[in-house]
Amino acid sequence: MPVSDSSDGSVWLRRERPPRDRQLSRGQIVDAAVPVLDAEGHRGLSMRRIAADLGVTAGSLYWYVRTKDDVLELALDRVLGEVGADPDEPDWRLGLAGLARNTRTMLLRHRWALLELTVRPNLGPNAFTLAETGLRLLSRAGFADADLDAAMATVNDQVVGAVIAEVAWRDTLTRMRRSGVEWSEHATTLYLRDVAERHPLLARRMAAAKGSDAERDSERRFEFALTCLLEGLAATCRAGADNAAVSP
Amino acid sequence: MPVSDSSDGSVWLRRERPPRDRQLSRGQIVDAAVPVLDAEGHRGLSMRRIAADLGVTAGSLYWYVRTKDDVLELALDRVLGEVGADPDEPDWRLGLAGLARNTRTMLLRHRWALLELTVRPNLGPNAFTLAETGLRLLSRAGFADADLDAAMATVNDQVVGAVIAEVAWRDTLTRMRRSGVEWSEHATTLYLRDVAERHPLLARRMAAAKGSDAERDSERRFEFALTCLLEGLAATCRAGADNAAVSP
DNA sequence: ACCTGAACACCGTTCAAGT
DNA sequence: ACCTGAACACCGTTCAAGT
Repeated sequence: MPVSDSSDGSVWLRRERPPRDRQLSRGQIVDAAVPVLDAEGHRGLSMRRIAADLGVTAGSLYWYVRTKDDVLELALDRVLGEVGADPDEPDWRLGLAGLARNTRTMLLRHRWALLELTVRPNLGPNAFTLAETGLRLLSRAGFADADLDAAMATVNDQVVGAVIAEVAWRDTLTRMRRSGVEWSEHATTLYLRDVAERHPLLARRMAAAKGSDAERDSERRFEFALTCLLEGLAATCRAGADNAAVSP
Repeated sequence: MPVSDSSDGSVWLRRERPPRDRQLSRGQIVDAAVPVLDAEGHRGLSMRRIAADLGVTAGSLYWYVRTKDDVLELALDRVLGEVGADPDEPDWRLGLAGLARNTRTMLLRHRWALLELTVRPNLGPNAFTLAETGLRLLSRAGFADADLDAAMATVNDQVVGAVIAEVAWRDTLTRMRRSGVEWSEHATTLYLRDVAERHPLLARRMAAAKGSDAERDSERRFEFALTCLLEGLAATCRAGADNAAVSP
């Protein structure tokens, strides 16, 4: 997972050329890339494909962008713009929960964005706006300085981690359905029976998962994690406030 | 990120061939793959490279494995075996914290494993053992049924999310150092000044991050998240117990 | 049964040459 | 200044042919 490597740094630090005889723009490149990513994932996106959709040759894209990675970085910020959040929500827990839920639904719409989100720090304008919103809500909760950072990171990491797991699981299910795999096949049954003997708790949970609706389960889990985390954050910042009040 | 697609399912369900004139084994293939992944990441690993290191041709690997993805799946379970954890630790919070910390250090040793971990559900033997350990600790905490699943997922997702962010950040820093980028360059300064104006909280946090040790910060954040989460879990399962005691 | 060697159908990126 | 067209140096995977 390489990222731009030269000394002029991230895409965001290199202004787009002033238009002259241009037929293209970074915006148009992203316009072409996002639908392909949504429909076919990273696998479906090639520089040749983008170029073809725009009616040019692959080489010409490199006039606007230095690597394919730049395209993905731009595409990520584009979809981050779809996440709505209210920085002025008076109840910080409601505000953060909303931010988390909106992020989740955006990521389910643009699954490819998960990888981009996790591969490099995010320096696009929409990423910054979202970060500021989160920080605002958490600072209203009472966090400051290093704890403010840590709290923000904790929420982000939980959302990203949860959606990654959810998407991986959903993809596997659809792949299995498409290729007609059955859990009841011989080798599978033997393997799982073996597993069950050594891992009783796991076996019970797998059995329970079989009958239930995967989509509903993921959503329940996401909400469980969210309330759990907000509860923990509230407790932590109460403790911090108490300590501050007690110590000089 | 495609995974095995045919109807015989995951690698784990296909037994290795009985030896006859074999020069290779899945084990040897993994032996060759892991060091390459550790040293050069996904980018450095090709079927041709593995084959060369084993003194055979690329094509022959396909006798043991159906896709490159199979190799990665096997490699992941190999390194999951390095994570130690005590399922019988009497204090469940200590036990889970230990599991989380050990997972983190393993993932920092084998950064490529993060992507594998997140791309598909994990069906290898070592993955199962770790899952059982986590479930055991959490069931001792008082979780059961769907909440047991949810609690386990929450912890896992937090660890994975946190380490992903940590690795992304570290990689960016080393990349910047290697290519000699300076935050003080002209374009960067302008861009960041612009950001600071619109995002005061973010600007303050970025300024604070500049002077501090990234490695120490990540560890602090990881611990913050961990205590936060365990606190939240404890509260949630107390609440669950209370409800159960009150309602019929 | 296992491995080779060559081929197929792709990649991202570069760069002379055109306009 | 911008774009083309061809090339370079790779990929994963397949498969006849060998042993």
